[in-house]
Amino acid sequence: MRFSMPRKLSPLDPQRLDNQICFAVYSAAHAFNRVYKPLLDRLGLTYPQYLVMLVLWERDDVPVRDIGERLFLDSGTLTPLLKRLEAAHLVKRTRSSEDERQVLIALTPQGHALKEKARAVPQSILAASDCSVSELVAMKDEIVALRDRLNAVIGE
Amino acid sequence: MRFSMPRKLSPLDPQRLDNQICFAVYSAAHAFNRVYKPLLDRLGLTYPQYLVMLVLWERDDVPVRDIGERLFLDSGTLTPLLKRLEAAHLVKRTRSSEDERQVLIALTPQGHALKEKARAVPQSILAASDCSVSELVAMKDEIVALRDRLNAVIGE
DNA sequence: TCACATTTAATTGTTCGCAATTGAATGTAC
DNA sequence: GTACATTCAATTGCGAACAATTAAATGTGA
Repeated sequence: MRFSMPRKLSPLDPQRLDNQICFAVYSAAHAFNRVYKPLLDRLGLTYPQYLVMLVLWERDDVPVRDIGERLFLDSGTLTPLLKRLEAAHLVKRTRSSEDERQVLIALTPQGHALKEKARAVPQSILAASDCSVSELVAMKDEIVALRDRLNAVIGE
Repeated sequence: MRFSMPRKLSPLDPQRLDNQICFAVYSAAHAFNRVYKPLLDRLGLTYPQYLVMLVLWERDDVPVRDIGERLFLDSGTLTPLLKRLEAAHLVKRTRSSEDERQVLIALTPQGHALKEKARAVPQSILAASDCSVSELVAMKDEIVALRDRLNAVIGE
């Protein structure tokens, strides 16, 4: 009987941290968050709040549910976050008259105005990425495709 | 004087949510987390706890600081997490006798044993990714390179 | 109409993640 | 060898993230 190699030493060990794409994604997400932090501090936003604002700058007066579907977040996350945005006078929460179950989220004038102040953010991120736009777009598309395959599995 | 196109309609608008690689990474990280959840529930671990166990399965009896450097996490995150792993009898926390500032984290026999039970996890993730190993490795390397460039900017 | 299911947000409780601070141990300069 | 700075983990406080539950509004079927 032969001894097997200790798996720990194999560079291809699927249990090694550095071989896991999930950790690459996880740690990259945190790295992005740290780069965004000082930029968003000036706007008075956290990163998840910035994502909500991006959604609303495209179209506002939408129910909480629409924002959640766009960002893959549920009401347990969004309700308190939106209340903080309301406290910051960036959005207004109004219960829909047509369907009293829905709460519609609309931008305030300050909320709209913040879009202009936020325009410099994406280019700062691009600079920090130290990478061509075409490379970033290609990576983004690959990551989105992977995300969508993962989400498809969850729905089973 | 001409009117400019409303930026909102441009598919290349850098302020559009779907054009941002950071959101791709952010949402992919959450998708991974949701795929991992049922697998790790059986092991009694959360995803960040699983990452700590991966580090310790490679080498244990290491200070908290080493785990933090490996995972890009600080003591504010790790201290309570490690206390929960200790409460689950997976690790033991001991203050170093050579340097009383350090707390060394060692696996218990149950902590070591869990590695075998966790061996099926990476292949389940691979299956959910619905992607060839070589493609995943290529993506992982790109994402790690991006993460490291972002982290380099933070240190400035 | 009336029972029942579905939809929608809000709520509660647990766990991350990080900034900022604290306190103890260690290292360094003079 | 005594000030001073540095290192390390722990702590506090706040904002996500999500599971599970609740409550109200709406939809559906008999």
